[in-house]
Amino acid sequence: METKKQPDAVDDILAQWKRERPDLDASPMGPIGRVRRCAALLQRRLDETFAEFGMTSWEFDVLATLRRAGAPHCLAPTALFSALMITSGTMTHRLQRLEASGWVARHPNPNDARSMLVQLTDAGLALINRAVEAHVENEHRILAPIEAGDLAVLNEYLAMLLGVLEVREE
Amino acid sequence: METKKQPDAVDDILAQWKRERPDLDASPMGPIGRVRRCAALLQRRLDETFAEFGMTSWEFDVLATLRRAGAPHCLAPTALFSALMITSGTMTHRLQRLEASGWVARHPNPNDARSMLVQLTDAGLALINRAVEAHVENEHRILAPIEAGDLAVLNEYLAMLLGVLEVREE
DNA sequence: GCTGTTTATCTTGAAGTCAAGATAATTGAG
DNA sequence: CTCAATTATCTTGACTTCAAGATAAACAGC
Repeated sequence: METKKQPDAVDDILAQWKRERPDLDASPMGPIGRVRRCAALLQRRLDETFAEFGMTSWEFDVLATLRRAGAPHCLAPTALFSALMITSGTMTHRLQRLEASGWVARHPNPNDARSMLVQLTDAGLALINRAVEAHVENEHRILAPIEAGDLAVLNEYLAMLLGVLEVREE
Repeated sequence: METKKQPDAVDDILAQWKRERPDLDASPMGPIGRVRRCAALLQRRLDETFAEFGMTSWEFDVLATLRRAGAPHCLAPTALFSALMITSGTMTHRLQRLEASGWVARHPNPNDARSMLVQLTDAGLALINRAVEAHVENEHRILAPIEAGDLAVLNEYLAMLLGVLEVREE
């Protein structure tokens, strides 16, 4: 492979900094900028599929977390907002919306009166089961242009980066 | 290298889906989930440095875009919100805040009365010059645990992914 | 020149998010 | 048992964002 890759949006930014601040070694902006920009573009692509099910990204995230937990698809709010990296206040708000939509129900926890148990309703379970199928198909489609071997290498190096970033969060 | 990598948060999610929905090939969730999670964790790390300068992430983004453009550090709002992937309404709001902080000034465009020209003030220029130095140092620190060779491979594969994602956005 | 279309920006209203604090139940040390 | 510290959730208020529409200037074809 001898052909030079097309410059992307991050290459442009690096060239600008090189011209304006040649004293700086801005090279880490390459991988970091690309991770951030990939995440932003991926979000748009994923949202398209969620919209087909009348869901937003955060609604999918909460329902999927409950679904993944397995029967009886029941978790405490603390478990949910920890898994989703959001605050407790945001979780309260999300659960109110999801309860109003009829996709989750909240029950008192018999073992701890401070805590609630959030459970997928039948409608919520049916919805997330269908939505996750479409979501996975969509992800396959998004990555389809990448060869299996390249994808494996990409995944391996992303795991390395994630490992480096996660140690800090003990 | 024979030691198995520690499982990360994404491995856990993949294992849950494997158990709950063995009919799905959820493998694309590996790279896609890792990109998204890396971006979220990176955001936190970058915000720490911005906070040292009394800035938020979006304030840094706007000032840095003006700074990168070179003297006279002057761009139209349209150029700014296009570069930053945000809406025009959001840009209006950001510019009001930045003008109130004294970091940018808005002048009428002599060539087009519909459009404004947004310019870094002296204070804004001094701030972003210092902030970007700290930001680049911070990015070096974040990636320091990764060997130069590995980082180059990571960057190359991220560029490939970004290329695949950007073609869609023509 | 007119006039309809396009372009650039701003306004409005509805969401979603967080930080900080309030409330209430549980736990643990004595 | 009692009370201080901890834990789980919810409330409040401020901020950021977007989508949709309003306003005004510039342009293009006649």
